[in-house]
Amino acid sequence: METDNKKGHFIESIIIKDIENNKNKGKVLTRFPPEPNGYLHIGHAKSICLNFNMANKFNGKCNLRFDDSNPAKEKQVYIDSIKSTVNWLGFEFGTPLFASDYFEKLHDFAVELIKKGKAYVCSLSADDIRKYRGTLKEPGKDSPYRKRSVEENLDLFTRMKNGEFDEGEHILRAKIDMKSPNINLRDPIIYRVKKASHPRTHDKWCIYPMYDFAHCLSDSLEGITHSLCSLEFEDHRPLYDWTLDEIKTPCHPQQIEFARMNINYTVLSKRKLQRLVEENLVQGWDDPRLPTLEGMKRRGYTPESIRNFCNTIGVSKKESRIDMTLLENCLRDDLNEKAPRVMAVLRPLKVTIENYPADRTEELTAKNHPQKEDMGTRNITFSKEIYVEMDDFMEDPPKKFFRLGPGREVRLRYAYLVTCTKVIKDSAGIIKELICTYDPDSRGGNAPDGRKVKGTIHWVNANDCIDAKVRLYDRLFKDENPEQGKQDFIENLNPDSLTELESCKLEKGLINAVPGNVYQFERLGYFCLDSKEDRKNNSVFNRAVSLRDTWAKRLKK
RNA sequence: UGGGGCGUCGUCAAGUGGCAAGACACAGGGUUUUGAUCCCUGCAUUCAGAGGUUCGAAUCCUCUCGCCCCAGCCA
Repeated sequence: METDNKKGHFIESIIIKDIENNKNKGKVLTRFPPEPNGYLHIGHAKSICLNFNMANKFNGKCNLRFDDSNPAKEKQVYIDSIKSTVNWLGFEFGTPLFASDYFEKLHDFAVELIKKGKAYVCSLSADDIRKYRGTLKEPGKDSPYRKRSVEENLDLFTRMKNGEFDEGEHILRAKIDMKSPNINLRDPIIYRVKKASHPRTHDKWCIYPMYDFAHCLSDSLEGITHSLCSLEFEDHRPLYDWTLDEIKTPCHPQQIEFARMNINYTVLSKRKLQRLVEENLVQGWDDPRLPTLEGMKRRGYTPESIRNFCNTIGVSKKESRIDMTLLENCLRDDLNEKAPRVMAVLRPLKVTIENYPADRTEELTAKNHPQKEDMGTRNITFSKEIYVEMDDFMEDPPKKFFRLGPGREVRLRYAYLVTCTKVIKDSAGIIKELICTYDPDSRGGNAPDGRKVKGTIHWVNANDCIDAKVRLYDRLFKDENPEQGKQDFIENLNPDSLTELESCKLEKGLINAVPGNVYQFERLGYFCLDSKEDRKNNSVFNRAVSLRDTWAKRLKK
């Protein structure tokens, strides 16, 4: 079940108070404002859930607004991907909105500011602008162009718009305070010339607004009540407020900042994810090892599990590093409820049942879920030759090993009790096959004499199982915090993050698997058919997450 | 003595002057034809530290310490 953070977090408290005070006439309108310059990752999911949840909880709405004010970096493919990912996560946003839809209005607002004497065209070079800005500890100096007349500014800005100048020749700046201790207030640039084609407005414009100018005004134009963003924009809030105070706007949304999340053993910055992709350290943006939402989807993560994760971690202003295990656990919780159980052998070891008739194949009934009757049953076949998991046999097992060993008896799930009588090895001493006997009276898994058999192992019928490739994923980085220290985070990559197994044996019903369906391979974990691989030759299954394994944990100690 | 933030269990996180929720992790135990699931039980005399106010402080005040962000014509 989806947990609802009952207690509420500080943003929710603010919203509740605002509603009580009838601020914004008690309305709530939020927005998720991605820049279409990359793919969404789990960090974005936190923001998406926050914004949509707040809107939904208080009968409001959440807009999906693309913050597309920098044509140099933005692409239509990202717009498409982001839209479908937000939908996949389970949120309705109606018609997507774009900051670029407001370019005309934004331009007019800039003119308004110029006329008011609160913005000017500056013709300093990029280099000089940096020099005049001062440093963190020293105040900046006024630009020599700061005192240009309104008329001259208007003329220059128009000519910037008309394409008369090259990039960098002139820019439009807000006239605030070059001596402000807050660098964002030292006459921030609000418009620049950029002769790039925009994915949506194409070549209509050659000047584009900067984030600080476009964002607050877009919020206001949409009637946003609560503008939620991450902590690094805290310093920008005075500028957000200044702009909305100086310009005649429909409303003045409240910017509230919250902390981004970090997850251990992975990275969550667009730049770093991009490097992994570009340097071919992973296989694309939807590599199942990546924390991108497309990667997670391909791996087998469900939208519910991700939403649940976001609701579980909470919202605060403290920087956090969340355990990967929490994410995995949210997935297990969800999949445990809905994944049908099935049997598959990843590292096959052939077993011949010596006292079972060679010409016989029988059908047995298996439950699709041990606790949920309504998920039904299925028939599985059993015959003289089967495969079991290599890991489920030990030649010299310790006492507590409840699996196969010479002379030991185990239960084949839903089938029979079998006892290992012989181990066949090749000349190199590698175990090739097991010979077992079965108890014909134990059909279904229990002996009439009531003897207790502790171990139950999974198996697959050799003569009708299907072959498949299975990919096991482990954490992408060796270190809990890959970005820590001086060394490049790439050095921290886990060389064993991907294990590919060939010739795995699956029960034959899996031939009907559809990409996106997640199954529990009993005793192993949750797996889904890969959505990208060609099914013709060989199926490829991805392991979304393993089952909790207290036995493996015990072995480590 | 540039500015802005943040410090509550291993990890998240409630708590807003009345005697430290919850989740994950961890440790025990029970059920179990998945060493899964499920179910019990335990797990911060203490809230970065030190002073102070108060009958009473994680919550208020003072100082100290630690961590994060800001000098893109990126968002």
